[in-house]
Amino acid sequence: MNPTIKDVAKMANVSIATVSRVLNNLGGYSDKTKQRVNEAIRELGYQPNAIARGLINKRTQTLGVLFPNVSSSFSSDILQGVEDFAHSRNYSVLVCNTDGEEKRTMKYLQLLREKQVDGIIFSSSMLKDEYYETIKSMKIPVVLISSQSNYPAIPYVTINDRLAACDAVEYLINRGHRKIAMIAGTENDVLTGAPRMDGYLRALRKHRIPIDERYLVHGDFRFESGCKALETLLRTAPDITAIFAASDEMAIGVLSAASRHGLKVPDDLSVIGFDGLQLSNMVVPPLTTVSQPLQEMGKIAAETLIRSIETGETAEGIIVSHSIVERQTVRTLT
Amino acid sequence: MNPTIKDVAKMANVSIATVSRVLNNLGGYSDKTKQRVNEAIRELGYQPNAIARGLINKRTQTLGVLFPNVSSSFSSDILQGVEDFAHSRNYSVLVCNTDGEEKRTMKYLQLLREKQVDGIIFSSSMLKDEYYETIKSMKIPVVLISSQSNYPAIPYVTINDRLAACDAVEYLINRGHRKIAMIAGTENDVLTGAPRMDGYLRALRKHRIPIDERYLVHGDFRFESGCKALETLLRTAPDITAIFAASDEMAIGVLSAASRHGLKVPDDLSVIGFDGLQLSNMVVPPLTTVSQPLQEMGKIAAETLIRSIETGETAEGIIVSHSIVERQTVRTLT
DNA sequence: CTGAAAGCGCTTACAG
DNA sequence: CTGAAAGCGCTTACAG
Repeated sequence: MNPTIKDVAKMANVSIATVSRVLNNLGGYSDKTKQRVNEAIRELGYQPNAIARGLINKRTQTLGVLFPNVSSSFSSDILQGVEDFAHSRNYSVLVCNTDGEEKRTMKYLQLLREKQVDGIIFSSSMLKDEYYETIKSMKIPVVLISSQSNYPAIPYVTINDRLAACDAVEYLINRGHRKIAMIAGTENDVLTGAPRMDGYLRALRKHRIPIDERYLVHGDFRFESGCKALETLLRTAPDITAIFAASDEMAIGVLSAASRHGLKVPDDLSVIGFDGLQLSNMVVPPLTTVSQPLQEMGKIAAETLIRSIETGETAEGIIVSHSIVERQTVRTLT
Repeated sequence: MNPTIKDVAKMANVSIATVSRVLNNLGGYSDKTKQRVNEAIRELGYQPNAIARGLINKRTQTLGVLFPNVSSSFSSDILQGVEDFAHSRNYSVLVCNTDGEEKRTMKYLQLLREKQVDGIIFSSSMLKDEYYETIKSMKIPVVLISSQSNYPAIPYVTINDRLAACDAVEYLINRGHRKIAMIAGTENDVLTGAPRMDGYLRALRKHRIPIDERYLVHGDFRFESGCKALETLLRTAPDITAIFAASDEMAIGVLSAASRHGLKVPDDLSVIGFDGLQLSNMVVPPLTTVSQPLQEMGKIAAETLIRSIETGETAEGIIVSHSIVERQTVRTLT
């Protein structure tokens, strides 16, 4: 077996209480004692058992993070930010892949409770009532990322999706586009689907551009659906000059389908994406997009959560700023 | 406080031992007792405390997974596979982002020890002696992914990089290419850098194609380095007809740089990548590549690790098969 | 079939 | 400055 505090105590000829004190820098021992203890620790290669500690402290220094899809570029950027900050503050992170399914999410929530995590980060999904109740009963803080809830007391980290979408469309308008299509997200997604669509409509209205419903199609945020959406638009609204896609993946799908149809971007068609994934800079031509600082958002969420854990204060929601990254998929119409 | 086994015992009017028995389905109680206990559990909303359990069972049902970079597409595909399988077997996963740094890796290893994880998955980095010693002293199993070690007893899950690279180059040769450049990985990376380079050289030799050292340049597996590598090749070896890149990201960098130079792929230049990231199917034109089943590899690693944890058997290394995914970046020379 | 008790590896009043 | 003891929430012989 690995050595325990008992072995250290024996070797250093002190009580386990004293060993615990020097381990935790609590003071209340002579320098000589401290040295003897530290020596024993070194000699035995002793490492404290965080499980035993957790049991008594009721703190596990562990965060649970829930994603609908860990392997998406979107989630993993956030995860990176979370993990990095958590680690710097001596917390570990337990990842959970919910597949966006209610049943799986609930199972994970139970699990996180059993494992006594100190806090939860919940990303990119609607916080359903059932989830909320469960988390509430766990009596630990939670922070939402790129999401929101009906419960005002729940802190979140997100961009202003509506404003960001509006900015994207205005960017197009300012470059002379009037026939602007949108590939929106999933039809009844209130999280990011609806606000981004809203932003689109709002920008058009603001500039008194009539809304043509042929110009609005829906995808599911993924690549394939972007390809399909372009096919649809080409059939029903071939006069468009620009497309605003509600995700980079869909925008890249447009690029891909456009190339198959012999359409040149941006000469024949301008495209602006949404998210600012690393991906968006790797495609040809590099994608102009509305970027959200995902890694930073992960960091902020972790920071907020840890503060809340350690102080007991309930945190506020935070809106971080988006930015338009100008690359080469939007042409100015003259 | 959340209810404990004590509260359940009190409410059901039995001892905590009995509650523990029904909780763990150990038998040795009457049906009536079982019902009373279960009712109390339901009524109190009792959930066992995994930390207390872990302390006594010396099992935490937790796996530690170390990646040099969690947010890379490569790592997150693996993570997905690991997480999914682990979850199906009731294990959680703790993610660690080492940045490929020795210091950080060691710190994580300590952490995983303190947190008493049951096993470790170590991905995409060389298992240094120091790491090996630490893990060995933890007395828990470890499985390597896309990596290897000098220690024969350490199981791994990987493709045969040399063979895969050889296949990629032969694919090019079979399509009439003779002037084939390679963008290799980091110069002294023995893990995947060297074997892939080896495969390249071997394929050329096998087909009696003279080796031209201008044709071999190095990148660091990332996108940017692929762009730069093409620049270099264009200067020093403009006569090449095809490029084998040791990673999809670098291959995509080639696509990007090629487009900037007005070079058409595959008309002016053929490109084959390596990894089979989802990314490779999203670019224009879709990238032909040697695919490794990353998610599957994650799954197998988790499976192997858990078997080893639960049976105590030491596992064997596993070579999974790669495959060439034909898309549109390689042209047949006539 | 059931319970009292010891113990997992720690921390923390309490007493000296 | 230091130690004995209780206790965190469980599991598991042992005894009946």
